[in-house]
Amino acid sequence: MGQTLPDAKTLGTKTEDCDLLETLRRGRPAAGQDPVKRAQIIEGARRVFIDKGFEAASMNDITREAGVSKGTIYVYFANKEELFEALIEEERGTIFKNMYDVLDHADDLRETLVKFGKVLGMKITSAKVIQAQRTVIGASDRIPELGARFYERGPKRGHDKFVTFLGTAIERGLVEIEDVHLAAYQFTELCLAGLFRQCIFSYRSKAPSQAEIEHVVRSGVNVFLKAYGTEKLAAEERAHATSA
Amino acid sequence: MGQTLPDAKTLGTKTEDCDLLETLRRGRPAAGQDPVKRAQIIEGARRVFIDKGFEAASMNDITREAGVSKGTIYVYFANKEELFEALIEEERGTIFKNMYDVLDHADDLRETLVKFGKVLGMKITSAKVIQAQRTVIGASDRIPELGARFYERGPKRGHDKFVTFLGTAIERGLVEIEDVHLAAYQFTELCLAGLFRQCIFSYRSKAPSQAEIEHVVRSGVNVFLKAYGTEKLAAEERAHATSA
Amino acid sequence: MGQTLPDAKTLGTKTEDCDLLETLRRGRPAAGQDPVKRAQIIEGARRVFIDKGFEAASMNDITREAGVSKGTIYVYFANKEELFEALIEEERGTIFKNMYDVLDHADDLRETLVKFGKVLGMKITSAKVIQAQRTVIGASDRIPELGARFYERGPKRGHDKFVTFLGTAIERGLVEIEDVHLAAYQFTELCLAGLFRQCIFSYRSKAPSQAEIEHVVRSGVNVFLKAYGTEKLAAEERAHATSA
Amino acid sequence: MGQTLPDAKTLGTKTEDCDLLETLRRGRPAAGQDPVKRAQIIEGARRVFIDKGFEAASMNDITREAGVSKGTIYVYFANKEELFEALIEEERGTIFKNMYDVLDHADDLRETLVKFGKVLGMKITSAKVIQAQRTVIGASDRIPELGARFYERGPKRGHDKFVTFLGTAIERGLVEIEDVHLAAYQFTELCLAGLFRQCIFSYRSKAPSQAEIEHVVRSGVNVFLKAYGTEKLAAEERAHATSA
DNA sequence: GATGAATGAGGGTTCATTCAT
DNA sequence: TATGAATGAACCCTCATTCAT
Repeated sequence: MGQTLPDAKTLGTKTEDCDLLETLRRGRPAAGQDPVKRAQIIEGARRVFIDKGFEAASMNDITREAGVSKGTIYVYFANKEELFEALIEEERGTIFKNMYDVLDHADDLRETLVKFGKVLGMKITSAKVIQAQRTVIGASDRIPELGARFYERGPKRGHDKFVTFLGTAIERGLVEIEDVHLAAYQFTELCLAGLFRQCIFSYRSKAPSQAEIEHVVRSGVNVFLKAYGTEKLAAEERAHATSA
Repeated sequence: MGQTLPDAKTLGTKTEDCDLLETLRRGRPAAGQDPVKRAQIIEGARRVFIDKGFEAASMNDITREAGVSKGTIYVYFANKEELFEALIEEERGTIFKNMYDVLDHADDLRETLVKFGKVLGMKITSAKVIQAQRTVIGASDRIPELGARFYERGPKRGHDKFVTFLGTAIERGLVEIEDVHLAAYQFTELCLAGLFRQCIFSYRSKAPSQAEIEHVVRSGVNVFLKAYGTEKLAAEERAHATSA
Repeated sequence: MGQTLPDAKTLGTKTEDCDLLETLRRGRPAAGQDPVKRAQIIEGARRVFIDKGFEAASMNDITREAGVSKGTIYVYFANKEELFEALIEEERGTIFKNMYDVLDHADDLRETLVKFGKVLGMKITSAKVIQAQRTVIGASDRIPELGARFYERGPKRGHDKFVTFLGTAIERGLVEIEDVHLAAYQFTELCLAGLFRQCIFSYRSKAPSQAEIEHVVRSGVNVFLKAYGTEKLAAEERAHATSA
Repeated sequence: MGQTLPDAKTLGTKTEDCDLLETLRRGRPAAGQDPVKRAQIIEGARRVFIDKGFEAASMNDITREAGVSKGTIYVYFANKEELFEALIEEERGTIFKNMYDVLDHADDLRETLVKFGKVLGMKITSAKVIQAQRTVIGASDRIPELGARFYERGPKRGHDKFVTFLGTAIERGLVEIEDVHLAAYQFTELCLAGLFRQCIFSYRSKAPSQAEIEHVVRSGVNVFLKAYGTEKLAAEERAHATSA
């Protein structure tokens, strides 16, 4: 693309001025290489893209929001689309960060599932995340890899972690599952039952309340464990209930 | 121009159908009243909007695709948004038409659920419908009522029909459900477990196979009935299995 | 121009229907020849053009206002511009009609001048007429003949009549004028002093009141007669004042 | 493109003028701040607007005539209307600049009035100014404030100056006037008697000759002074005539 | 002869991208 | 390197004019 690479000649002639800047910035990064500036741009892009969607967002808005010049953006990102993709990549990281921590400290299965389901439900249906997903989905027709990559590195990874978690539960004899992947999907869907679709289609204009999510999740965990829980799990739960 | 006008010769050979068409097109239709032209425009709009999304679609594209002039479109639809909404309304009608018929002829509960789940799964994950949903979702940021209306008149109505169906199953003593609405959502999600999200994010580039859907649906029905099925249902199924 | 001439063949085949129409309209006028329809179109055009100006007026508006079809208008007038010109021609006739009658029944010179000045002032500064003049002036750059013809057949003719009137006053020895044409112009301007310009530039948003016009006219007549009135006139006026 | 940028070579040879230009263009001007470019746009707009009127002028025409891109115009002016208003403001300034200077160096009343009348007549009936006035008048239907502002800051200010001038003449006992404002209007009209209307309606295709204007003005001054001049003025003029 | 649905060039305006400074 | 003024293609929409009915 039309990126302007560092002009060697120009740099060469300004050695005396360069030193000062070099000193200040401990080595000036090559064009499009400064991670601080990059982050700054992405941050501006986030505010604008998430707020307005891909098409309605203007590069001028992003310029203003990011506090950098138009030209600079085009040094770091070849065009609007690439900037958007970079943002989505970042966004994905933020959304799914720490989402699965609760699975690491598992003891009581039912309560772990509930905790996990609640985190999942809160995250996925939060206004911010719904909007991001809408933006990605809306762009997925024109840039299918974008949605694919988002899914793969986001929901897919979480899914895999949850599959692993279910594996240990199976090993512990608490659940009996033939198709673990399918069961993992089923659990996820049960935790979002009715909510995700309503949010994404903006049938709901606000995110569901914590109470509502808890209600859905508890019911979902019930269904899941009635379907997949073993007698051993039931026994343990009876024991636990008695001792309490 | 590329207009597809009723072929006079063909019409002449089908005298029995002619009456209907004559009624529709008796003389020249009033401005914005010709259903043939309207359909033609909607069809062009479908191709462009579904392919590119609301914002990226241009009225010029639609003009070209529909084979009518710009001005004509604006006689039939006040502006781009109204054309889009009309299209979405049509799409919704097409998508959800007949989708719930299987619930009317219910006898064996499990098989009815499987049949329904399969229809649901096939429809919702079909390439065409996924694309339409993406378009609606993508536009939902700028036109929230659009997504809301789509959901309300589409998935919502289906959901209500299914709730009614579950009601009769409860009356027949085959299932025992506290929160019928939630259970209905759960069933729907179970039938699409893993599939819908993968399709909508274009992680899958093609619709799932019939076999895959059947697998998911059968498992979903199992989970659902293990959670909500009564002893009476189990007895009936045992009896049925023996007699077979 | 694309005018559709009467189609002989078609007419020939409908002789039986034609008779009825023929009877009703006592001979159907040739295309573009029916003066009633022409007047109807002009009337519609007047309402729209005067209200919105040339450019902002749409042929659809005129169609609606006139109660005739688009095609018909184009049979009577080759295009928007010609229709506009025809309208202006008509308008001119209406505006200046009867404006000079007061000059025919002259006895007392001063009072005749006042009467005439008042009629002139009222007409020329009336909202309707100001708007018409604005429209003509605005179009005069693009269609200079339009303004020229308007002036020639309107103000110019009035001017000539007034020149004749002044001629008789001269003959009667009441005024003494070297350049009668110039004096006529001067009188006209005096009667509109300050008013016309303010109206035409919409510095005044409403037409001046009758009182204001009378004030201006009386002062104007004073100036005019001080400049051009003879001793004889003064004597007559003194006599008249005494007898009253 | 056809942009007329300051010619670097030429600038280099004129070191004494350079300072001014440097001040104007020191470094690259901010968006919409370059007075050279602004002037360039206004100049293009002048040609197109004055030639075609507000409505008929297209931004494309102006773009072409000004030699700048469409986008640039919209950096300097928010929309067509603002550009037009800016142009009219400029025109007004140019037209009325220095028009009333002659009133400041008044000695002989009659000759001052004649001089002033001539300047007035020449200006107001010049082809350029007539066209500008036509443009303003034509637009006054749709943008009444435009015409109002033009009148207020142009003719109105001149009128006020002339009223002041008449005031001193009254103080000097040379004229006796009841309604000074009205008298001022009368004088202006007398100086343009017959000319303004004929020009503005393009009944005259060319501006009146200097001789014609002088004739009209001298007659107008005569009428004015016969109506308002005092015995003192007459005496002074007799004295002056004798001494000459 | 009359109709008005259809046409499509052209309207004003926006904005992703470039490139001189 | 960074800047942001300038570009011009493309946007949605209007409307004078045509021509099949």
